[in-house]
Amino acid sequence: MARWGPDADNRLYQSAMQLIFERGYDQVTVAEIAEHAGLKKRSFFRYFADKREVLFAGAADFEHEVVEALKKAPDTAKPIDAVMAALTHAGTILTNYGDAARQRQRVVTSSMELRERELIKMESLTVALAGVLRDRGAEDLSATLVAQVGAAAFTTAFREWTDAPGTAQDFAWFMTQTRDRLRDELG
Amino acid sequence: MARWGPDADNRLYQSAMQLIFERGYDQVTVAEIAEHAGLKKRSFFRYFADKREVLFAGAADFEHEVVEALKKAPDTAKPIDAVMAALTHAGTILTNYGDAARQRQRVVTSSMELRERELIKMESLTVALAGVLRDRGAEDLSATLVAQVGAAAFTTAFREWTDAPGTAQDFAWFMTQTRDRLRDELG
DNA sequence: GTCTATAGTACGATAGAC
DNA sequence: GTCTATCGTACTATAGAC
Repeated sequence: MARWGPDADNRLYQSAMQLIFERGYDQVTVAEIAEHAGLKKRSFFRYFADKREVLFAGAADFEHEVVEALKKAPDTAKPIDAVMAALTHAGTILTNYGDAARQRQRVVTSSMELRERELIKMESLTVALAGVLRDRGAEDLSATLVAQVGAAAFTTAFREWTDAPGTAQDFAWFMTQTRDRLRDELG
Repeated sequence: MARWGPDADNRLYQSAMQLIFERGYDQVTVAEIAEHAGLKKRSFFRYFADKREVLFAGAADFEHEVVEALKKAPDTAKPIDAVMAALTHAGTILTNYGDAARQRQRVVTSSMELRERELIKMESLTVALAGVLRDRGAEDLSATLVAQVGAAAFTTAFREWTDAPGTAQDFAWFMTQTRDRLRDELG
């Protein structure tokens, strides 16, 4: 409809994914990503605060999904179980993208800079989860710890899922495995 | 005496600390840090791979300390206890710097870029710890999880310590508190 | 020690959609 | 006309190359 192609941000994401997958993150310039998407460098920065952010367009949605799921958890649930359930819910949505999610993860893992950004996104999520736990009455130290352990479990389960392409198991199964292992090691 | 002042790397660290504390990380240029330390910009990059690294000069030593401590842990110790003990050991050395350590942490926390770097240093440590645990016979999933939970506990305990200046408690006490809380929440 | 490429910013200009 | 997406240019700083 518009004279300018729609979904400029999505085009930038697709272009970045393709070029970085082919050449590597630091062998691709912002100008190239923009041109590939039919835009100029200047416009790239209208959509993303910096070069890395284009790979984390969905991070805010993911965090929102987890936080809302946690808010809806029954008051009777133990904090760690509520957090694990919320992460399982959002992780299931994420992993339903299948190979697209795995490919993106491979791109992120391939670059130091992108892994740094991923880690701070997870920290942001952790802070948000701890906040919800405090609202539910948890003490500050407990809330922080449970949120961090949950995040660690998610990260580990997600890596297991990523490394098992074509598996018959869904993401929830990986989370359950991880939860059981946590109990073994920390009980 | 050397022709050039000794401890160039330490002078750069001190200069960076002071200038960033006064003005903020992104209001200080590498050239300014170098000049303040009596060097040129070019020399800064001889000592540090990038601008952020100057604040993480001790990270490799810290990781080494933790890893060696874990290697010396008795075979009978549970993985999580061995990891917590190793982190308590190295954390005690770190926190013995007192306010200098707190000040550095305040500087790191003040900048997004520096926090990103800190997170990936912790991840590096986590990977190293998981490796030692595997050498001790732990399964891959367990090793990764225990290392990550240990790192989360350390991070939390260290923040508690940082936020309690002038406390009578040493770092080991904060780690014990954290370990107990972990047991409560995950048992 | 000098030179260059790229990231990212500042401010502005243009032009299509309505 | 207004609104908003796009682009132009010049600039600083990081970082790597030569």
